[in-house]
Amino acid sequence: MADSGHGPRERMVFSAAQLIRREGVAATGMRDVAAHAGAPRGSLQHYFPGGKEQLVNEAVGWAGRYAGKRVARFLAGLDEPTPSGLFAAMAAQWTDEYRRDGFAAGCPVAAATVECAAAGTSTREAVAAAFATWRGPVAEALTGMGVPAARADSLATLMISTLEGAVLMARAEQDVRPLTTAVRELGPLLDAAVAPS
Amino acid sequence: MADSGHGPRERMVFSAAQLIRREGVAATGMRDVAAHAGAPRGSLQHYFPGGKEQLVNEAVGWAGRYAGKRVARFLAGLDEPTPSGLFAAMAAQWTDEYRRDGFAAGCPVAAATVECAAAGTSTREAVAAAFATWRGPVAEALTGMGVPAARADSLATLMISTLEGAVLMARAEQDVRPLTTAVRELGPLLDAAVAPS
DNA sequence: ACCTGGCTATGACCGTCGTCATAGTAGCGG
DNA sequence: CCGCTACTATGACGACGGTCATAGCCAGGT
Repeated sequence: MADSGHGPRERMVFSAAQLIRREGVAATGMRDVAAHAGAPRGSLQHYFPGGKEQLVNEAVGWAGRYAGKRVARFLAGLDEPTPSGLFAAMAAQWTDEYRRDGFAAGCPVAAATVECAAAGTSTREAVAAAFATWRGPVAEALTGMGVPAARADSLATLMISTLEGAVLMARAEQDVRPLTTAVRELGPLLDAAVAPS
Repeated sequence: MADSGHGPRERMVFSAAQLIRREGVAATGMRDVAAHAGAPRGSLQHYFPGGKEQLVNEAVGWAGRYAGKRVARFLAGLDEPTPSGLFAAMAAQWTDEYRRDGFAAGCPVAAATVECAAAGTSTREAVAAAFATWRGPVAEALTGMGVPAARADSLATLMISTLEGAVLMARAEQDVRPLTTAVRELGPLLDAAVAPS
C-alpha cells in the first residue's frame, strides 16, 4: 500500500506493524511481511539477523514512536488545547479508521504485549519502551495545559490504558461505542485537572 | 493445579483459558491443553469436535461467565457498596495476582480478541458475548448503587475498558502502577455518578 | 579484469501444530 | 458372552513457519 518509508528496511518494519495489528504476532509470518512490503524474502535475514524477534521489536518501537509523534500533531490541530480535546483526538483516530475501514486492526503494541509478555524478555522490554515513548509526550502535553506535574503522568497512563481497552472492546463488539463512551465519560475528569487544587 | 472442574471436559476448557491467558491463542497448542488438564489427548476431538476454534470459544465464554460471577462476590465483600469500591475490588484481583505470581498472565478474552478479531467470525462473537456477560452484572451493580440507568452501562463499559488497558500496561511494564493509578484516578468519577444530577 | 560488499533469490531442513484414522479399553444392559 | 456406547490411546499426514545455506546479481573501486 503506502510505501511509507524510503528504504526497503523501513517498509518491512512498517509492514510488520500493519500485519501484527491485524492478525497478531504469531499469525504474522516472515514471508507475509516480505510480501506485504514488496520486498524480497532474502532481505529479511539481511536486515534483521536477529530474526523474527528483532523484526517484531522494531515494529513495536516504530508504533511507539508513531503514537508519540501523533500527540504533537493532535495538539497542533486543537484550536484551544484541553486534556479532553487531546483525548478525543486520540480516540477519533480509531473511530475514524473503524468507521472507514472496519474493525480489522488493533494496536500492534497491545498485540505484542498479549503474545510476548510471558515469553521473550526482549520483546517485553520493547513494548514497555513503546508505552513509555507514548506516555511521555502525553504527560508533557498535559503539563503544558496546566495539569500539575504530579498528576500529569497518572492521567497520561489513565488515558492510554483506557484507550487501549476501548480499542479492544470496540474490536470485540464491532462497534465504536466503547471509544465514544470513554471520551464522553473521561473528558470532564481530565479537564477538571487543569486548575491546581 | 486446581482440578477446578468436576469433569475432564471442564478441566480442559479451564486449562485452555489458563494457557491462553499466558501465551496467547496461537501459541497455545491442543497438546499443551490436554497435558495441562491431565487429560488424554484423544479426549480433545471427542469433546470438541469443532476443533481448536470450539475450544477457544468455550474458554472465552468460561472467562466471561467467571468475570460476571466475580462481580457478585465483590459486591458481597464490600462493607458499603460504592462504584469506586467495586472497581477497586476488580483491579485488586489483578494486583494481588501480579504481586503474588508475577506478570505472566493477562486476560484471556483480550488475547482472543487481539488474535482472532480479524480472522474467525465465531470467536469474535464469543468475545463480544463474553464482554456482554461481564458488563451486564457491572451495570446492574451500578444501578443498584444509585447510578442512573442511562449512565450505568456507559460507566460499566468505561470500567472494563480501563481495567483491560491497565492490565495490558501492567504486563508490559511489569508493574502494577497502571492498575493502582486507574483505581485512584477513576474512583472519584465513578462515585460522583451515584447522586442523580 | 578482478575483488569486495551490499543486497537478492531460492531451495532445503527441521520442528510444530491441527487434524484424521484406527484401534483399543471399560462399563453395562440383555 | 454379545453388542453397544463412551471414552482413551497413538500413529500418521499434510501444511506451515522460522531459519540456514548457497548461489547469484550488480554496483564501485583499483
